Amino acid sequence: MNINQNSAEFLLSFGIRPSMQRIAIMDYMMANRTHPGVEEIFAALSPSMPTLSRMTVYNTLNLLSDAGAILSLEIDRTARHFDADTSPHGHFICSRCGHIDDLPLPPSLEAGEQMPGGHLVQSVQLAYRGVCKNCLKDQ
Amino acid sequence: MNINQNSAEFLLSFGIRPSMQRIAIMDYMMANRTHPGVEEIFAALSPSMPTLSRMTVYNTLNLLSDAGAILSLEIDRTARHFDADTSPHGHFICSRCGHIDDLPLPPSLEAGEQMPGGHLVQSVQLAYRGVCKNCLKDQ
DNA sequence: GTGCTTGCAAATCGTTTGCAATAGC
DNA sequence: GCTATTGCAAACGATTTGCAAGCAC
Repeated sequence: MNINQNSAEFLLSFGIRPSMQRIAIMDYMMANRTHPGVEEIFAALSPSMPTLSRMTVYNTLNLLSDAGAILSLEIDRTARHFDADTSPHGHFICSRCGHIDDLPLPPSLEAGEQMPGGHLVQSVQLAYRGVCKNCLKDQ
Repeated sequence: MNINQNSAEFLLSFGIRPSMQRIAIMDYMMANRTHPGVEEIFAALSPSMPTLSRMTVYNTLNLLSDAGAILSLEIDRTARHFDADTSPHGHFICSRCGHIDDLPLPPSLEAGEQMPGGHLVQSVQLAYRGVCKNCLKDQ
């Protein structure tokens, strides 16, 4: 299975021109469900794409999230994270190690969800904060 | 009713020394349920407290939220907001004007809430994003 | 006077902006 | 060759840090 091909087609389906950089970033998002930030993606791709700049990573992630191809998570105060899984689900973030886990949405949210009085709701994010089990184990 | 007295007692109940600055900031939080940020509080209090510095506002809000006396809302990517209402509730934020509204939590969240697998959950935040009815009206 | 609190100046860090070099049809 | 994309350098803005001066018990 050709991942590159999949990413290219996926980008096209959102009306986004599949450049090499965009394909590489989308590939990374699809292969690594770690809710990466700009720095993680840049660090991962930079060795094999020496000319890649952080700017392009920023540009591309903004482009992808504006188009709805990925989700921009407003869960970490210090940096943005992104999620290739655009289906409705919640997140847990560990305040010690920063690890982010996916969580199912409670039934009532997943269902209709009440429209907050008269506002146009475009997205819903459910964020749990705390200490992950790994950090708990390490004392 | 003496608001200052209430704020002072409230701070003491969290083990926080009620200095003039801290009381003024806690007062503002209690009187203005606008989910203010640092800048709003500083701008509101500065005229009557010319020596107040942004630093003290930052320090105090961090102190208050660490102690659990107020909530730190991670809902606006550009700036932190704070909430004197520490009871469980959700928020709607308008992407145009930045206005933040309180919302009830869906029953399933308000109730027991499923513990995300083995993690220690310390807080839950539900954030709706979109366009508020005022901005919708203004076209 | 000892310790907490305040607040100034400077640093930090993620992100955005302006613009020039570049690539792709 | 024209347009979209890339990426560098600089700007920006919220927040934090180091530290000195001030206040309170």
